[in-house]
Amino acid sequence: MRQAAVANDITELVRTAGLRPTRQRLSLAGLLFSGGGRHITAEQLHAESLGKGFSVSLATVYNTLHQFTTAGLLRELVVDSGRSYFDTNVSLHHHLFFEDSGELRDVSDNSVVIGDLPALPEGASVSRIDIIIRVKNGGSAD
Amino acid sequence: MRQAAVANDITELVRTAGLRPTRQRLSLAGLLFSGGGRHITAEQLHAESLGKGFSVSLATVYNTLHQFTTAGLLRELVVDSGRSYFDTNVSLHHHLFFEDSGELRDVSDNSVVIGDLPALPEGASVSRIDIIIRVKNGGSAD
DNA sequence: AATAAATTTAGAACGATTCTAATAAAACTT
DNA sequence: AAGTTTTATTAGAATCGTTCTAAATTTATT
Repeated sequence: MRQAAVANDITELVRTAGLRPTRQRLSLAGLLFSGGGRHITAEQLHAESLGKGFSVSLATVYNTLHQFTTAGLLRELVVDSGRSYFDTNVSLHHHLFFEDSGELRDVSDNSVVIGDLPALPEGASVSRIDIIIRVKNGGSAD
Repeated sequence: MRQAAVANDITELVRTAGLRPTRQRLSLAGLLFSGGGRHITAEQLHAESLGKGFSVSLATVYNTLHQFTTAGLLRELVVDSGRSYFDTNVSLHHHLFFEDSGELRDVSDNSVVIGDLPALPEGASVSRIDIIIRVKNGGSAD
């Protein structure tokens, strides 16, 4: 029973995040975490869910994305003002952003070296370093 | 005649950008470019302008910021989804973003080294690399 | 099963931004 | 400098992504 095993994994994932495994959260988690890495917006996920016959309200999609983010299952990306992307890859890495298509692609952390940081105010600490390489012309091509 | 000289510089700046030196554009450009580097939102600039007695509509502030950006006089920063900042420093550099206060501070480009980039699709080229160092706790302190 | 606690929902509300179409100002012509 | 054309400004409506609200539903606990 392959499917059941996957379903159980997803249920565990949601539970471990401290959230009740509701039908909505399970189907959203399934869409998010059953493939490879994904970069997706709330609207996109909502449309995808409805398209596959899992009815969910947009409000729940937003709630769920934020809960998963708080639980460390997702990372929120700011690449585009007025639109939030969520990344299913929460390990240390950066992004290539195709301005024409809006596509995002992961870039390994090894590709980048941060040298001396400016002195931070007392008590301040770096919470994250975001690097976005913006590319023009050419999108999904390879 | 110091003031007149500055006013002429601003007029020239606006003209060079290919824009008519209207009262609104001149006062906004004065606010933006007469001090040191600034990181400002449309709403902030609008409030500042009204506060100094230069009446402008919010629509014009948005139009002007975009025109200046297109002309290369400003650089748009995406640090916060749902809010655009504009940077009067268009030279190559990066940013420190204080999550608590929303303050932005410049970071010299020397502090950072980008190693090997992933291969880009044919015809694609890097238009910009944005690096944002997000800091928590501590803001305007020094 | 009954009760309590958490979740989902539709739709209203929101804040930032863009659009619209009407008015005003700037640049050109004469 | 008056008239004409082009460009800019404006108030307010419209739009977009997102959050809020309060009621209805589901899940967990007793």
